Amino acid sequence: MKHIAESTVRRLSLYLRFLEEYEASGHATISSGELAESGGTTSAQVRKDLSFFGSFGKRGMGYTVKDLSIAIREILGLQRPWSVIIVGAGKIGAALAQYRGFTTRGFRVVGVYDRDPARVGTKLDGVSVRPEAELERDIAKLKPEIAVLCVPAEAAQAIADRVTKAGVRAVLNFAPTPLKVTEGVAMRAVNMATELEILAFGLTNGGALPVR
Amino acid sequence: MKHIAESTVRRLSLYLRFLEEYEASGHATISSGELAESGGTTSAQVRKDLSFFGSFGKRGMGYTVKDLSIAIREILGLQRPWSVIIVGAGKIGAALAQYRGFTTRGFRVVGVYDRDPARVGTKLDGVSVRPEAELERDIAKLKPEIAVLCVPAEAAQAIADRVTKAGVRAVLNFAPTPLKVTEGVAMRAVNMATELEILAFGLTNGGALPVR
DNA sequence: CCTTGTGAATCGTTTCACAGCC
DNA sequence: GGCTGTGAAACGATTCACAAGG
Repeated sequence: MKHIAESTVRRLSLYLRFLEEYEASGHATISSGELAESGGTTSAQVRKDLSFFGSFGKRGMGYTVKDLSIAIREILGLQRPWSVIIVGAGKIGAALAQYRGFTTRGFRVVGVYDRDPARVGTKLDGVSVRPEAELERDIAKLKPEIAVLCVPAEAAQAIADRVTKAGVRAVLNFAPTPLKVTEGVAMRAVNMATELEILAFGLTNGGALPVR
Repeated sequence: MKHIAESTVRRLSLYLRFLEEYEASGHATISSGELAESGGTTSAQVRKDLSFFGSFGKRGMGYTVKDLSIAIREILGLQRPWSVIIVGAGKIGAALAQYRGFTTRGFRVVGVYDRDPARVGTKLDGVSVRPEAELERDIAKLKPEIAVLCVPAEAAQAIADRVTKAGVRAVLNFAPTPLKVTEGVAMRAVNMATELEILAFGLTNGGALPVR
């Protein structure tokens, strides 16, 4: 398969969200232009993004909202549910464990882990926090595909090593430190402080950073 | 001023974090190669990133860790503190209000707002939650530069409109919906579900997405 | 000799523009 | 007539490669 840009995948995710709303509000078809406006991009961009995966529209008509939703869900791999574990049940880990936006999209939180005995045993939205020592055993049993790391920076690399060694093939890192993972493991990082720093740069150097 | 790519700014933020650690561990100088390794990039990339803003190194020697830290802090606009308000004191808003990573970087949370009376008055790390109705009045008084939105998707655009109209010039959006802001307002979005979906795509289409 | 700083080359993404089809 | 799908052109970011300087 061809290489797909991350920016393309990110936009597909946005398109899908808009299509779901659009379908709920009773529309049956949509044009690339309407879809573009929803995601702050251009109609050509929308068509190009989709063209990597096939042709889903009808010339002169646009796209069938329902069919396109299904197609994008398939492209993103969302026809099936994904199992997620969260490591680190501090403020952010706990917030994510209870975040509705995950579950509604087919991501099931099947385990939450912490090394602090005071947190072990507490319940977060139906899932109880388990000791970090059980990680390997649980991964072997539950086979989660994705691990979300919400541990302190110092602990993050060690946890990433442990979960990937135990078979997890995708990591979402909220710890404010870059992680190295072995070839073949998908990795993404969300760094809240960096996001604020990019905004600070934008405010300081008015206009140097193209505003989205 | 020249246009600076967002990716450059993001890397500068990473370099700075590493430089701070590196300085703390007693090193006085660093080469572009060492800095590159820390951030998962190349020495040429590091030098190019810095070259947009000046020349900070000595040929044959590398960079003075302390001087480069100061230079990057200045580039990012971190010599001065920034005031931040958080709108929405649900799970994620509350977690961010108490997140140490913000305060240690010079971002001061000066206000937290919620429309739910049950949450108003509760204390989050020393800042008490105030009613959303007070937003405009407080912004006029406290002059926060940045607003972090942790409200539900349906409410996000209205809050963005209110805070920008009241004078906030940068918005960090955690609500899972794209926002339109007026020209001249810096905007960034963090969408947790999208991040998981990018990972799901990576897992589904093994290798199509270049793994970072 | 080592490492920076930077023009030039390469690579990748977005935009353009239009042929093809409903 | 209107809108998609897509090569080609334009643009932007990264990598290369080397001259310059400690």
